Amino acid sequence: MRIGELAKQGDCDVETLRFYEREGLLDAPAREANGYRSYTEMHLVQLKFIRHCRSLGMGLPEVRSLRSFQASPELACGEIDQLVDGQIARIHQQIESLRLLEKQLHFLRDTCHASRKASECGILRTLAQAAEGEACSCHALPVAE
Amino acid sequence: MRIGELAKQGDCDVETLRFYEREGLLDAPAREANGYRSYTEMHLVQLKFIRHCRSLGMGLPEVRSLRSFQASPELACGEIDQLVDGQIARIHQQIESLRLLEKQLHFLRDTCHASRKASECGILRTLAQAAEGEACSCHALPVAE
DNA sequence: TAACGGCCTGTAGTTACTACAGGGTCAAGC
DNA sequence: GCTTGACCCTGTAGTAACTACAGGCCGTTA
Repeated sequence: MRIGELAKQGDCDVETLRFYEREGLLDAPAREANGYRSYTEMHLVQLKFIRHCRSLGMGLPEVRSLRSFQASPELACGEIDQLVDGQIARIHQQIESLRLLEKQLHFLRDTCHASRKASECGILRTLAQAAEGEACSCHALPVAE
Repeated sequence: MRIGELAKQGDCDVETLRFYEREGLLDAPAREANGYRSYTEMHLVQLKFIRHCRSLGMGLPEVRSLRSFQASPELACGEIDQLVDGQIARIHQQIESLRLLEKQLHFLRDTCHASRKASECGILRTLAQAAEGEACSCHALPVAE
């Protein structure tokens, strides 16, 4: 099958496929006489594997690792475990800092309404005060739930 | 003060300051006779404002907006409100998808231990099965809490 | 005079793609 | 025979927000 067909079946962009090939994630396919790439079912399986890993938030280096582990699965189980654990830890960390961020923004947002009567936006004032060196109230929020 | 001093007081990198200047976030300072940048206290306040906004997860375009709103605060309150609301919505969305991701990865991780006796890593097998076209169990998780 | 730290400009690298520019290939329609 | 259109090719530049040089100037100290 040609690249357009693989892109359709793998639900991704043609340019992305060429990118994966350049990055060594997708095996380089045979070429037709005219130079067009000629893919097999194996490439579709590879592609789906890559896209599935990506949809789980793994980066390309992680996907590369997993693909190389596939060559010798019985050896790699510990490393695979570790890789997934690392992902989980990273994402958990991201969630925590985003939750804090959300709380800080809510606080900032509330300062607007709190000082509306002053006909001056409390958000800007809070941000500007922080810049002036005063302790900002949004970042002084307790981290714990 | 020179760029190194501003960087120290603003707790960021010298290169970042030059970058902010290029991007029009930080006003271009006067120059000494030898071409060195010469900053004032105003620049430090500007920089702290920028860094504070950045630490709240705002992008440079948002910071640019806020800085321009500072020129006419009484006019801009509604827009500032909207900007912060947009940030909150975006971050909330991010948190939700990361929480789902975390759950999927936990599930994947558990498949490893579930099939350890088979001396074949369940993670790899689950990922590979998904690539083969089988319904993957990790993505079939219920989205709701 | 040489070494050192700081400063300058300008460019390239990071992630995972995306979006062209400029050109070749092939089948269908006039 | 010619054109149109969809598809393919390579190679390069863009995205966000910096970071990291290369190559060179300025000013002080040993």
